[in-house]
Amino acid sequence: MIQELKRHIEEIITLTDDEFSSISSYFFLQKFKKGEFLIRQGTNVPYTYFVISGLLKLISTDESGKEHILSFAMEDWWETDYLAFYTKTKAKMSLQCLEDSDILCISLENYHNLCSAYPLMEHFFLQKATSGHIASQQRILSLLSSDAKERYEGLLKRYPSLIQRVPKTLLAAYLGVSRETLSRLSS
Amino acid sequence: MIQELKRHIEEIITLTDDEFSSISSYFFLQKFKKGEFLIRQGTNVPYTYFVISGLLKLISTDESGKEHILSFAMEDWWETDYLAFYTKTKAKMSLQCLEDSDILCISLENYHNLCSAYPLMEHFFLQKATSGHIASQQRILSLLSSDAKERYEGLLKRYPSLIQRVPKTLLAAYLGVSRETLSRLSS
DNA sequence: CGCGCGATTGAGTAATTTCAAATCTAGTGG
DNA sequence: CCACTAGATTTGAAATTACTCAATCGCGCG
Repeated sequence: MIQELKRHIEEIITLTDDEFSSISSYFFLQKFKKGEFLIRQGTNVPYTYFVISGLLKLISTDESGKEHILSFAMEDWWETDYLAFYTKTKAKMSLQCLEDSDILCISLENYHNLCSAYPLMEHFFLQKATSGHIASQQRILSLLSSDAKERYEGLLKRYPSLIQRVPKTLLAAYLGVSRETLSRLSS
Repeated sequence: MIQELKRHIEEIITLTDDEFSSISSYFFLQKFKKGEFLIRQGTNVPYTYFVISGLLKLISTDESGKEHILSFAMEDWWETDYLAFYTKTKAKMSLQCLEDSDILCISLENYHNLCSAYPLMEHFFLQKATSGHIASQQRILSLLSSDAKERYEGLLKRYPSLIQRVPKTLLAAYLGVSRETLSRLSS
């Protein structure tokens, strides 16, 4: 199980078995059932999560009760409400399981300690943060420049498995259109 | 001039004068006039830029010739087409001066060397990448959940100086609405 | 004064939303 | 095997919103 993390980290840096076994001790494993919340809007965010298996959605619910999806976190994704996590403030987002999921959790203290103890891990997280930033920028660009149909096609191209795994209502909430509009744009 | 960089870095980490003077040698200063391009869509992106003074826009021009603004880079901002920069591919965006600007430039090689030589700088860049990622996520959320008026008010609140410095046409291109719509929503 | 740029306004058109109803599908229990 | 139900998807129609295109306005500067 924890080997998923090793494989993931070693896509970027190389570690000895001893190093990895020490690194893995900064995390703990937790299993969540479909529908369970890892983070609830308005509460503290003690952990950053790494998805070993399963699927999560990071959402924000607005005043009118409408749910907006910031991201789908699939296998090998890191996710949390980063702002709340790093600043120890209350979550502005919720993180919820769309499938039964195996999740590794790391606290902010352990994250800092891990980075201090293993500069390579700091390097690893820098790469992750950078690629996350790039991905977000691409998403902003697609929201600014593409219509819903193009965004939908782009999403299916990037994550073809998603359409099997989540209802279209959620894809609509990710794309920023109503589910009715999404339904109509196949034509 | 270079002292702006020192002040900026020392908001996050502390450096001796010797360290900083060595670090600063990884950068070089360049002055750009209003209207000049630091990056042109379709070309290589040899540098990441740090804005000492002035104002830049990071834009993507679509097939129909419409310009979308990914960000305004003001004093103390790091900006480049990160994807093209890190992967040594051709820029999908342009970076252009909206005012005469003083800019520090660092190449990818120097960036890597700097991080290797000074782990503290890697830590610094991790913080920057993280906060950039958080900011992008906030922007995505506002595109998904707020209408143009709310986004406009939010932008003015976060960057009150912008309205003095750039024409509203550009604010519209940042918010993702036509300039006519932006003009009408004061009512 | 008149030019040029940016901002505003008007009118018609296109796209999206909302609300409601109908349809479809997978899973359950009889 | 079939009927039933809950959730998901689709469709319809009216209302809203934003867009485009064109014309006008306002202002600073030569």
